[in-house]
Amino acid sequence: MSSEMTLTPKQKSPNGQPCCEPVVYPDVERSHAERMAKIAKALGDPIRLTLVDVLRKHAGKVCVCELVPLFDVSQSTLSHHLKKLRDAGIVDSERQGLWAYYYVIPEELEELNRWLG
Amino acid sequence: MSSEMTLTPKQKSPNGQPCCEPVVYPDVERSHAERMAKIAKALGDPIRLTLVDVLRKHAGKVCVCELVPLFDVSQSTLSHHLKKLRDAGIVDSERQGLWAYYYVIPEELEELNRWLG
DNA sequence: CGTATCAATTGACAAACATCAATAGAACTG
DNA sequence: CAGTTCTATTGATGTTTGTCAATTGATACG
Repeated sequence: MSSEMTLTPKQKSPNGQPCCEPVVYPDVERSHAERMAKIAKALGDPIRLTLVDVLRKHAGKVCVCELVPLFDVSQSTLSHHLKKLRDAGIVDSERQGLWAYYYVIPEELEELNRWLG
Repeated sequence: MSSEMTLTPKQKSPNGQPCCEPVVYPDVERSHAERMAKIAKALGDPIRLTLVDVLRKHAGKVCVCELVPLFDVSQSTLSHHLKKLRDAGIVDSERQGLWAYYYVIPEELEELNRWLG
């Protein structure tokens, strides 16, 4: 799994054998990659990415009723996006009477952040 | 677009008027969010994320023929994933004779990286 | 030229996704 | 209790996605 392998630039070889041995291997564990891909996928929609942005800027929790009017989609669509973010573990919510408050779980973004950095 | 607004925790109010004014606004520009979401979406698959990982660890360029055997998918599927990464602007490729060499464009990950950080 | 090799494209298909309208559920108000 | 308000779920629909097998295109070898 070393990432310091010399890359042999192909020159030629087609003589019956297939082209080449893989001389380069992934550096991330499979499960690690899957977790990060899941996070990235959840962020892979402009609405969801903006939602996370809004929530992150508020250390506290934000009421859904404040989030809905920020976007040009129906309330049910926004609820669906919030659910996706919850399923990915990026955010969580808390009910208070009639209202639902959402907040980011910053640690969940850490892994992807470190990898990207 | 300020991100320093006090969040008034709802207490009550249902008396005919809707719940609340949005007191919180996105901090990212719309186009900014769209660009980043596009990158995130491209990274939102374990195979593609691992591909980017492999390519990043090599400052140089990596031959497709070395990438294919790293994954349990067909050559055409891998080619399809590489195309997605190219379409997102994360990687580019260069043809040399029979072979195609892929490499990461690190600047393209910068924006998302900064936002995440 | 004929054949072998690597990569990209095409076509097909099931699964997942984004969206909305409508409905259901929960909790408060009067 | 009856009505209202906010949120989540359901059902429906059209789009996108991930995958493979098969084909095409380009290039090299003999």
